[in-house]
Amino acid sequence: MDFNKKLTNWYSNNKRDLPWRNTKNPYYIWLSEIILQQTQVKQGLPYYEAFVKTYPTIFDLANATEQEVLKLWQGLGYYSRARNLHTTAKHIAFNLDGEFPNNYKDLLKLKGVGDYTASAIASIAFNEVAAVVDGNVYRVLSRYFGIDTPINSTSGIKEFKKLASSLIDREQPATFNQAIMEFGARQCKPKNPDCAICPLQDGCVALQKGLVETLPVKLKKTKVTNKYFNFLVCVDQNKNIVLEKRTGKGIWQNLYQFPLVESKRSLKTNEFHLLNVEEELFKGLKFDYWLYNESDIIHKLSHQHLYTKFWIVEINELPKGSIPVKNLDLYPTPVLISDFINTFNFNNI
DNA sequence: AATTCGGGGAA
DNA sequence: TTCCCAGAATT
Repeated sequence: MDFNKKLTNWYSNNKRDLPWRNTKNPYYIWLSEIILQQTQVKQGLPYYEAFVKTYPTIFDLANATEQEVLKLWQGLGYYSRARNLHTTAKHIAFNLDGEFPNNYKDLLKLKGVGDYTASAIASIAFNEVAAVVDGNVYRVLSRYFGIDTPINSTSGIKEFKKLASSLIDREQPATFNQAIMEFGARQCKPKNPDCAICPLQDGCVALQKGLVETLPVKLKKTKVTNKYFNFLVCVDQNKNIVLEKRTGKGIWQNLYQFPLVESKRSLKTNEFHLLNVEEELFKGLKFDYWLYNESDIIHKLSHQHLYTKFWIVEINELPKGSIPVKNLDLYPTPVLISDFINTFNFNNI
């Protein structure tokens, strides 16, 4: 039995029953693929269910506001995916008359859709022979064929795409693509794969040469920078609170947070004045403040470690941009902020 | 070609 | 801890 036959046979016996596998609707396929970018099935599944329920058609998604879409996306991370999702939904609904692009070339033009996602939608929804190369495919192919070209190098990306394209079953591209990804996720796992029960052990170069643990090869890791965040939780006696929208570049674009002042180091309880907010933000208004957490709350992102303090500022007259505390749940916020909101007892104010 | 986008799962 | 996840866009 050859590679394809063993792979698809394994798939038919081991595939998970996932909701996006029970449809050919390109809208649902697209939605699932965007959600699953750099995201494990277990984490993305509840979000997929919520989006399908809230936005049954692409027109429902197109007619939503970005704030609503981001709110439903809250907690999933990589928020440009949600912004691009909404942009593309509007484009398809209003410019393309709701007609979903039905081939790799046109799918690739959509915002938020790159080589992997265009291939996935084209093959799964439209049966086009387009090979997917995701993290799972890199791992399976690098091990089985014993390829040590770094998977995140330009040459590696081309080499694996070419290899996958030469292997894909031209009769069943949808099944082959999903099979090799599922195989990588469940059998040919990153750590401690059970090669003893692997149906592909016969031809696996990495297994013969003892390279299973060293493949695939990936170029270096990114450096992490530390940042020191001071959030100003400004509330008045009527339970109104100041919320601001993050604009510009960087993390959490278009999400909401409490007014933020960065410092060059972690501040102590008696160093509030170093934030220089008396004159700028509060313009001489009278206020009291206290520190919610003496030890930093450390929020870890891929490239940043955020050492965070929440300063509770009780003030009579709020600066611009205040909302009732009870309306906080209407606004999309980073996990760092939503965790605070869910923990802090505003009744103490 | 390298960096920048989150957050959580799994060992 | 560390690595990884059904990657894409930007620099």
